[in-house]
Amino acid sequence: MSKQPVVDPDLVACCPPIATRRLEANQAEVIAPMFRALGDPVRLRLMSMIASVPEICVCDLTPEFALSGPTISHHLKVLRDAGLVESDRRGTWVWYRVRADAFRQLGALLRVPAPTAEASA
Amino acid sequence: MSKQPVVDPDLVACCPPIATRRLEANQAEVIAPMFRALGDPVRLRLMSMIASVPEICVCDLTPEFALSGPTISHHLKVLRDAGLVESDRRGTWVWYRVRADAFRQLGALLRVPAPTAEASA
DNA sequence: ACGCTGTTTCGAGAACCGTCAAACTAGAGG
DNA sequence: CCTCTAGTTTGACGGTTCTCGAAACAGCGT
Repeated sequence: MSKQPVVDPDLVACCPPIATRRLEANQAEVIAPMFRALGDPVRLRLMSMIASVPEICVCDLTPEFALSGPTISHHLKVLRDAGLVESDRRGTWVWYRVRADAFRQLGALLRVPAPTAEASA
Repeated sequence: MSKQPVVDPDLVACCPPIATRRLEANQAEVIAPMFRALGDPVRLRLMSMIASVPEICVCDLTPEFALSGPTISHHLKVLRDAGLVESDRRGTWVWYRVRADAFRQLGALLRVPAPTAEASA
């Protein structure tokens, strides 16, 4: 719980948008797991549900899916390991919230620097 | 070649940032494959190389990796099927370029609507 | 202390993914 | 027509991921 993310957000923070210049191989190794974490429909919805509110209880996440508790827990762990969310237990329940810095950086990576005026036919 | 993407960009275009409100299940099914396509270090670098220039030849992509030609071709196909890039053959060579609309929409999904003033401890 | 509820961890099976070599297609140039 | 180069497709192998039930763990209430 509340364990440190496997991915170091600082290594991401140093990267300009990927459309600006070629991503280095080692940067790609760090960033790709974050995108992969969002690359599952269940996790993408979980991320959306968590990011839409200041924080949310697992007990409010699980019923939204036709999946077992352990499966939801697994997906939450993937998001945690990717450094996208963090959690802490308060009494009986565990609350999740987004790691705003990491989430914002991930979005920054996809920014389009210039309108790229090549009016593709 | 130049085949239509499996993912319909219009279905993505209608989605606000995922931190704005809960993503619908069917929207997540459409969007997740795009993030998954970026969730591999090789594909993320390929995407970066393609997005950094107006267009680029496969013959300029392959030598940058310690991977076989077929493997690069496979990863390019994943990016194509995700609707993130498109390609066309001109003579001997095949040129790839980013689908700017889809790429921009994907970035928009990760935008943070409000500063989320919960000063994380 | 005991049981009850919520959550995570463990173990296993099925499906999926990344990689390569080999075979195939597309075009250029004799 | 033949051959050469550039890319893609096919088929296969090994590793990873998704899912579940069972079990373990963490607090609360009695």
